[in-house]
Amino acid sequence: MKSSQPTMKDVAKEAGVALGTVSKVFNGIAVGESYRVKVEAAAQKLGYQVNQYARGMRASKTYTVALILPGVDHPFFSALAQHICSALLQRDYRMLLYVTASRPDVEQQCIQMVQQNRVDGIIGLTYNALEVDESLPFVSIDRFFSPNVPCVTSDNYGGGRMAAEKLLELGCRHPVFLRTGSANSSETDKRGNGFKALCQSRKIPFDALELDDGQDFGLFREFFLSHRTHDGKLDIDGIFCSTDLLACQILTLLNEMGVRIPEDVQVIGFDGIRHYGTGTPYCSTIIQPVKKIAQTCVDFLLTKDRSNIPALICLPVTYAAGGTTLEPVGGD
Amino acid sequence: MKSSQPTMKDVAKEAGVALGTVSKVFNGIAVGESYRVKVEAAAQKLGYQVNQYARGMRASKTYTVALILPGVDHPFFSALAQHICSALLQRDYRMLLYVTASRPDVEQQCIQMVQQNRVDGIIGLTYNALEVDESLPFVSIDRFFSPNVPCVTSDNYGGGRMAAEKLLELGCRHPVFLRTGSANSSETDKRGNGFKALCQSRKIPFDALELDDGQDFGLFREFFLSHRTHDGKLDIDGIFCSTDLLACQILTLLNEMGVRIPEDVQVIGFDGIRHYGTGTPYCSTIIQPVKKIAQTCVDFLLTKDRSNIPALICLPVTYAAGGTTLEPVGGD
DNA sequence: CCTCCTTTGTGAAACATTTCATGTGCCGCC
DNA sequence: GGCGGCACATGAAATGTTTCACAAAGGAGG
Repeated sequence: MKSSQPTMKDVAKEAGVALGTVSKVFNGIAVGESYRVKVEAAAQKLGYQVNQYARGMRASKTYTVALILPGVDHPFFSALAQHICSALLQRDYRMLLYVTASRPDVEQQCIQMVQQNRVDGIIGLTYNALEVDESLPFVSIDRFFSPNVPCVTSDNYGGGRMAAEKLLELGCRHPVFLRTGSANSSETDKRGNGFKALCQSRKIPFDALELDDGQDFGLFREFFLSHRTHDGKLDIDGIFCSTDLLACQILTLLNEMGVRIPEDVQVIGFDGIRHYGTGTPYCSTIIQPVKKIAQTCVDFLLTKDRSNIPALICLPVTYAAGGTTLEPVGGD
Repeated sequence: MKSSQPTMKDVAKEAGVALGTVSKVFNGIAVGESYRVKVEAAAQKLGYQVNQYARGMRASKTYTVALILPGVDHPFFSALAQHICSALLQRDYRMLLYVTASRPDVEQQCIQMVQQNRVDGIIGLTYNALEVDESLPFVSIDRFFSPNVPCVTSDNYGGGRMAAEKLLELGCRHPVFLRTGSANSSETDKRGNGFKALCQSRKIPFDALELDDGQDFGLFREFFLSHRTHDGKLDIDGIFCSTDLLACQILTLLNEMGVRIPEDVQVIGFDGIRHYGTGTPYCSTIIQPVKKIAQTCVDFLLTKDRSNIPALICLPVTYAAGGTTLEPVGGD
């Protein structure tokens, strides 16, 4: 009795057929009925499982895709990971997950490991520039690298416009844009651009405070303090935060300061994160189509013909009221 | 010019040495200084990357571990995934992630795919029984299969006791245990056992409502309604929920019913989930040592000597106040 | 009945690596 | 100087697939 897993050779011997015949059976290539039955019986008996690595080595194809994420503890990222995983499994691909913690060295290390593993492609949401082998299919999320690397993203610009439009529609006269995170000319920066553009086109004066990585969060508190009027209220009445997470933090801050939400100030975030379990939103928000993003990434990555893939795929966002805006009752 | 990636053969030719010599260099096997320099220079020049799959095929070792989870959208699961990923990367292993949605067929399919991929081991949090090849190193989380399969889990029994003890200590006289999820004789069921055991040993009468998968959540509402006294209050004053998620849902429910938390009823959950970003807990809870669990899984999975691994590894939990209990002010 | 064509099973080669038995060269010792 | 021994580079074999050129078999047509 052999201790290791059975191979095609074993199956061939057991079935009394040639190696190539066994291969054909497992690849769905036409083969005589009697042969197929014999092979299937033998495989069943031996408990044969095809060895994907050997198959991949021969075909220079591994049926494996690497997903590189800053982390998986953020609701948006985990939703992304889950949907991408499902989409890949459906197409009989496996997913290698790499978590980088946004550190450039880890990101680069991941790229290298990915190349060593000879994956069939990479889906990456990386914040830092990286040298990626142009020959390896790569789909980027939320970050534009070059025309050769398709970038899948939400309509961040449109979402920013939508947020501004919504705030104005709901009666705001002094809107503000708040942002944290690295200013790396990524797609997500367009959220602010869209917001500002709409305000400008409507000739509405707006304010903005954009913090980069490492800058003190306390600056937000100072910002609000500087906007207090003599009666203790704020002279701003609408806030658009670049992410739901930031919105959540800002809400806590405003709460501490005794500002009433949404009566005094209305807040809109971006992402579409919901409280786990209850399903209720953290706040009014612009929802990203996570599942659609995942599907799109997988589709483009596995497309055979990589010649006419658009460089930038922009998916539509939607607005959802979530208790931090003054929606008209019964409306919407 | 060859279009494909360079191989060891290319490096050997470029360096003017034999194939075996190149192999030795990349495996850290002693080799003449001059040879090593030549090989390294050639590899650098060609941009050679070792092909892990070919290496794995030869060695019957893939340096890949599969993680099977019901989902990655639950904070506990995603934390687990992230920590396991990091722990594996540190040891130069990669992680294949499979998401099963708790469906038995998907779980079984994953096991099969995992076997086809010839991974070096599996870490699984699966709710349904599965036929796992005994020869493949397998570490289970929260579910005991057999003495041959090490099961890593928190001290669920102790956590249940701790929750009961805490509620009683904080003045509760009529504690209740609530549970949802499948009753599959998994380790997590011990949370209720511990809770009940402590109440019994203290001779405190307690109540319990345990819902299995598929049962109507509305039963909880009925339960509370049946516990209303003539003055509209509840005759229960402490609740231990089997998970933070359930606690969250129960809190919403009690809120709707006009019950004040924690004045009227104190609530303790289980898991240690926090609001993303703000870091504040959802509720008072028994915290599972997620990182420790992840580390332990990886350690046991990669241990060479699999002969004396304990069948059950039980890690200590801690209690954290989170606003849904009446902690003495300034205390703790 | 023979030939030719078609259909289909066969097994060797190739994929990129590791390992191992072999061979080469160098040094020291008698 | 010759010989034994040691260190170390060498390249063939092996790992489990897929593919492809080839051969064998079977059927049809003359």
